[in-house]
Amino acid sequence: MTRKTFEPNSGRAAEKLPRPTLRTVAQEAGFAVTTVSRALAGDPRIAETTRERVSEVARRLGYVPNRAAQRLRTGRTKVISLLLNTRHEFLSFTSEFLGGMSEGLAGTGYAITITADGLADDRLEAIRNIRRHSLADAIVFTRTECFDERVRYLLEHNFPFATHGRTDFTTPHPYVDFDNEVFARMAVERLVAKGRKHICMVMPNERYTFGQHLRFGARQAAISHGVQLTVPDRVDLDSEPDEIAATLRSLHAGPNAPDGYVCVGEVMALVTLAYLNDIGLTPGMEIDVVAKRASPISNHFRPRIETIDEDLRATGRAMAKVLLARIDGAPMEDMQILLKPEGAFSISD
Amino acid sequence: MTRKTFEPNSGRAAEKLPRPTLRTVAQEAGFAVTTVSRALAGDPRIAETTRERVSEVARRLGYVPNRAAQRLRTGRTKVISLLLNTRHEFLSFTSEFLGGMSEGLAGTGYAITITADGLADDRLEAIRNIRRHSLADAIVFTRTECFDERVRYLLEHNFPFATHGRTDFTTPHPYVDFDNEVFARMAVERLVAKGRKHICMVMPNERYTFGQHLRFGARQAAISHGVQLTVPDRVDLDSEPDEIAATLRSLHAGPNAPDGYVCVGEVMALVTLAYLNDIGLTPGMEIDVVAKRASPISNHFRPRIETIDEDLRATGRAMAKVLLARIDGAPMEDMQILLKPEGAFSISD
DNA sequence: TTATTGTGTTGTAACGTTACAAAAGCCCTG
DNA sequence: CAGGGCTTTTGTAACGTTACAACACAATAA
Repeated sequence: MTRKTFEPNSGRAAEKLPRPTLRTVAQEAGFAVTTVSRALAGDPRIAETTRERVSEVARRLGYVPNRAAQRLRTGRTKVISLLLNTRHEFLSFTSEFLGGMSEGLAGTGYAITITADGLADDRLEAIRNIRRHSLADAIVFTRTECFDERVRYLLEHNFPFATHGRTDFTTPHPYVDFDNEVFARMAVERLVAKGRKHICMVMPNERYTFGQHLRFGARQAAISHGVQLTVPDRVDLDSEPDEIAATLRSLHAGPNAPDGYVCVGEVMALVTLAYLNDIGLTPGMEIDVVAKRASPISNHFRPRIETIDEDLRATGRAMAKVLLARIDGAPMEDMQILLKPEGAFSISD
Repeated sequence: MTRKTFEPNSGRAAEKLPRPTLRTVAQEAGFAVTTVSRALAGDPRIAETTRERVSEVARRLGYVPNRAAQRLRTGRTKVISLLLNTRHEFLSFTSEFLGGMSEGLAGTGYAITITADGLADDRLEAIRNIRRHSLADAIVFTRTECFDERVRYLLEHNFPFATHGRTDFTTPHPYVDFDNEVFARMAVERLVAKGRKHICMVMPNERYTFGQHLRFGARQAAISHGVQLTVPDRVDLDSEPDEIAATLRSLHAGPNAPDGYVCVGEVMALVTLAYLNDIGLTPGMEIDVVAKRASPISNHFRPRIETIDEDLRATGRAMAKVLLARIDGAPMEDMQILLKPEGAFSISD
């Protein structure tokens, strides 16, 4: 490899090669612009021979449709907007979920744009902006609440969307969710199987629907197995790790300390492990920990803990599917996906 | 809170309220369309009184410019495309970097689209596609290599871009980078200060420019302090955690084992800690570990380790600045930013 | 033969914006 | 008061696509 110097073209803008348009192709192929447009769009009114001829010419000239023109004419953006809270997110969440959505949208011509929320006070602001400026054909967001105002707004305005997580609205809407109720039940049962009597579930407060599901599942399992369940309610999705640690500390100060912990995310698992380490308790010894695993990194938490998988990449793929279905006007049952935890995962190593 | 049912509008597409256009505003304000366009764009040729009048009417009617039309007419997309490797990325990288870029682009009207690469064999494929379809005004990517083919391609085609990390090309180009050479030097010196004699730096192989910088800085510090330095060369950015662990294991099998570890990322820190735990070594006792910290979660790694900060959010903000400068045709010195590690961070708790 | 249907294809008119050349005023100077 | 220079405004023509109505032309039916 040798060093090499480039001569950037004069002018600062991107090089504008005069790209072929529909007109160019039409002239070259000897058809009208409309015909070419239809031929390339697969319109059934166009004769097969014509379509072949047109496609051949288009390919030869390197024709690429102009997205801006299509967008102006049709009103469709071919963009899906993902509202992301980049400030407090599960460790691998953004990366995995985004990767899954990309996979799911590959080949459809849809692009994903990121809209960082969580900064503005008004949670609807970002969504209103997208609608006002027609920035996307559909919206996705996470951290769904039971009576989420964003869902309300989007339903009212009939704007396509899908949520990560369910709501309690009676009007159905597209979503992809993980069955956190089952997860919580499984997690508690694992701890019970290890003989634990007092289980603490470290999880976000019940504002979020999935928080409700977690509580319900855990409570159910705790009751049916006759064990105690403690759920600190001061922990939130936006809690800094230090706050979570502080909550755990205050909890443990009481007379009967928990001997089993369920962690519903990687951050919470790490924080819990750090806390337990700090007070001299070791998972597998005096206590046990079961955590949700969302990426391979959980395998390297020490001391080792048991995990139950949530496949965020699959969630992203499902989300893409749901969104495309919504845009195409598919029936509701194709747009509501509930992913189940696949089962236990003991550490391989 | 009570349950509520919504009546979605008939039809499945988003509600299309007939939005005011420039013509509407022009008629209402009593000016020509061109005048209105210029007034709203802040063109100096328009009289101040006219501008006020037009703005008032536009606001009253709720005028919003049509992005697709602007894009078609001007050729500018108002989109910046971020190439992301979603499969193997540092723990907090995606989230933090993306958040920073969002902050930096807030209010500029620019949107960020995500293009997941790392799946295709052809690393240029994604970039070519963006150029071909005019999907963005500028491109950003990470994992920059010394003679990165993407940089070569974009320079040759004079397409605006900025890299996370530098290259060795003699032709200058916009970038934002962290001074990994200084980081490595600092990290080694911290270990030396603790009396460590044989330092192992767990880092990606030297294909990446920042890998070179890390090696250089570490080697420099090791030589000047007369300590041994080992850098496993089988570890890559794409290595699964298990592979990294395997490399560490093979390294330690030799006669003189390292007594100090430098970890250049959160994943590597976690894996290293897990490995050390598994072989019964404790940081702070027989050995020491210094790691790069990219998010608050590093505070909760146990055993506690020393960290040196890389502010990925600031990196994202700087990236936004650089890209906007590039699009505006600013001079090169405004488009090359090297962020320095701020100094040591001892664990607060 | 003439009307009827159907199959392909065509021309024109938008979509909403900005670039460009031209013009309308206005003020000043000679 | 004609002419030149300035400021401000205007009309027209794109940008590249798709929707729509219309049109050929053949095949079929009356």
